[in-house]
Amino acid sequence: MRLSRLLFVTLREDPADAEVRSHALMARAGFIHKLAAGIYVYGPMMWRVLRRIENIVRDEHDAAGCHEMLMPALQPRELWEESGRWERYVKDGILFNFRDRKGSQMCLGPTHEEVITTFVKRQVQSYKQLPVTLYQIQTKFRDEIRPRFGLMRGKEFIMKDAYSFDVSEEKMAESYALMRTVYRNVFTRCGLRFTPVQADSGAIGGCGSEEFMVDAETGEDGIAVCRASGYAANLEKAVSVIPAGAQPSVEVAMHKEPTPGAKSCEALLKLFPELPMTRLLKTLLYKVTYADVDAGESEGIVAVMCRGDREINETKLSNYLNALALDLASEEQVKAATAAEVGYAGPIGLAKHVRLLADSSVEGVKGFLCGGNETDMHYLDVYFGRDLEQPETADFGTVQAGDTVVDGDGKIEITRGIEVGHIFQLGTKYSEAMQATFSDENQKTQVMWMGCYGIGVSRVAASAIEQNHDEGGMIWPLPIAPYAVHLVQMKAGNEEQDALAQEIHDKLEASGVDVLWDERKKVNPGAKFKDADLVGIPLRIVVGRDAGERKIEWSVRTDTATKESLDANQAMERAIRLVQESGR
RNA sequence: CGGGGCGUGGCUCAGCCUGGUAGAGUGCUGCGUUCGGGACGCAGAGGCCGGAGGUUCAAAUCCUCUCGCCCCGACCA
Repeated sequence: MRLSRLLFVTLREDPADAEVRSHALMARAGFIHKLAAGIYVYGPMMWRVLRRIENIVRDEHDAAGCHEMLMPALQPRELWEESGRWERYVKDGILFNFRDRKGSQMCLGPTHEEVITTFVKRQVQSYKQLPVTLYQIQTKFRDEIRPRFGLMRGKEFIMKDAYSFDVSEEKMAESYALMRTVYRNVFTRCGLRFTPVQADSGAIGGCGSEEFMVDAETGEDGIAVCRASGYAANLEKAVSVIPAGAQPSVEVAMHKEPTPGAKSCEALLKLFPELPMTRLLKTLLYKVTYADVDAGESEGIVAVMCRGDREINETKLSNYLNALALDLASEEQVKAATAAEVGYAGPIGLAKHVRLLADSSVEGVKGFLCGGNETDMHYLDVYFGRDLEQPETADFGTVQAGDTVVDGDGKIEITRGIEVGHIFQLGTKYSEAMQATFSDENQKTQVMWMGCYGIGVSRVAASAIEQNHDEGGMIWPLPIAPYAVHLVQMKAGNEEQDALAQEIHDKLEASGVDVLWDERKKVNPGAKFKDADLVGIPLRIVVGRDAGERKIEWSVRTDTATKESLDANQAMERAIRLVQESGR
């Protein structure tokens, strides 16, 4: 492609509204253009990248026996009533929904379990038709609370979603395992460094699930990993062995002490410097909204205890309570529950309507300090079993760096990642709700077992840049780069250079290597190099002063400082070989 | 939703406090010189200052409302 014929506009400075590098660089290079918050135009260069990623996705899915299809983005409310998700998704606000001219309620699909299940239940009648895994690559719509970071979290984004249907739980697990391999292959081929982690299954529902995290400091997700055991889990899900804290040397009776103004663990430690943080138990109050099958929904107040040096994990708590929504209690609710100002909540003497729970970090803690449910008062030297019953206890805590893994004696580290893929074993949640059944060998009606599998295609592109860039610009992995070769012609109009560049361009294209040929006139060499660095095409061939001897300068985007003088034929052979090796 | 910040040629910003002829850099157009890491000269085009109302002889500037965008927080007591 001749660059002068492409709509090629680059900016010298970062757009003011771009925060992360991937966003700023793609915007500067004209790959994307923001239309509104979380809504982007994909320019021609970006589209080439996205198509590359899509084709890798297709290739791997097709190789695993999946079938591509396409479902409507526009969906009727009734479908979502069948699965029972309409209310929750509307309440969350995530669902773009509206009425058509007849007044029927519709939504723009944030995901497609309902549609696929409806389709498959019509198509599949017999066990002989199973297993089957279908997928599509399509734009998804989600009214995110806070779209941000360019393509990382948009209201509209490109997703590959796949759905497997099996005759049994065991077969579902097999389909799931196969898909896990597909995912590893896809992300490896995209040139990403990633970590598969155990994950919470969230609003989609179901049992086991794993996320594929691109290793990046700018990631929105925290991950707990252990190098020794290979354990890796999203912080929302991760479990660990909590290090024990110091014990008191002598046992004394519980007593209530004035603690004026001490509303935080830090403030309390100043008042009682001899106490370790592990002997402070904090009590957090939450407002919980329950999904009540009969009564619609109901609210309640839950108090959760946790050791002073630990944090409550709201995802775990919410799952345990089977809550529709979980929020910290308001000041008024705290006052009603504790008869005190905010900051003095404790397990003793809570209002009757409060349900008391404890995180497992409180287990074995003796002689602890806790809130007095009275302003400016705390209890000291409290013992479970002696002064009060230990409340209903479960794991509601967030894993911390330095904790011991549950499957060995390795230590946990916390890293960050960008979620580019998520695979679920759904079980029968949707097939049961929507009656997706089949006849087995014995003519018995059985419910299908489902799995679902998503890849954020546009997010893959953004995370590739988040992971691969430098001062000068983007560095695309060869398999997903917009072009394989950037052919930089120093002086357009020079006969020798024109001839050699044209030859290289034509021969490479004929060999299946796509070339972006910068043959702009009146653009100085420096500007061409800056542009080449910015767009980040991995292989570079510079046609310049030695064109007469068929000599070019070869370099790669990962190391533009190292330049090699090569014969043109040699360079073309090398480019062709590298492209073939990359599986592009 | 709550809090903070910002809307001025395509892009990055100044001007606003203290009201009085709308600016710079970059980009764009033309001509000439230059030509291996964002060259230079000359000549140009391009903005009802996000929108609406108000105050005033006069508003980018002051006041009110509104829309949009960005960041932080989702109150860890």
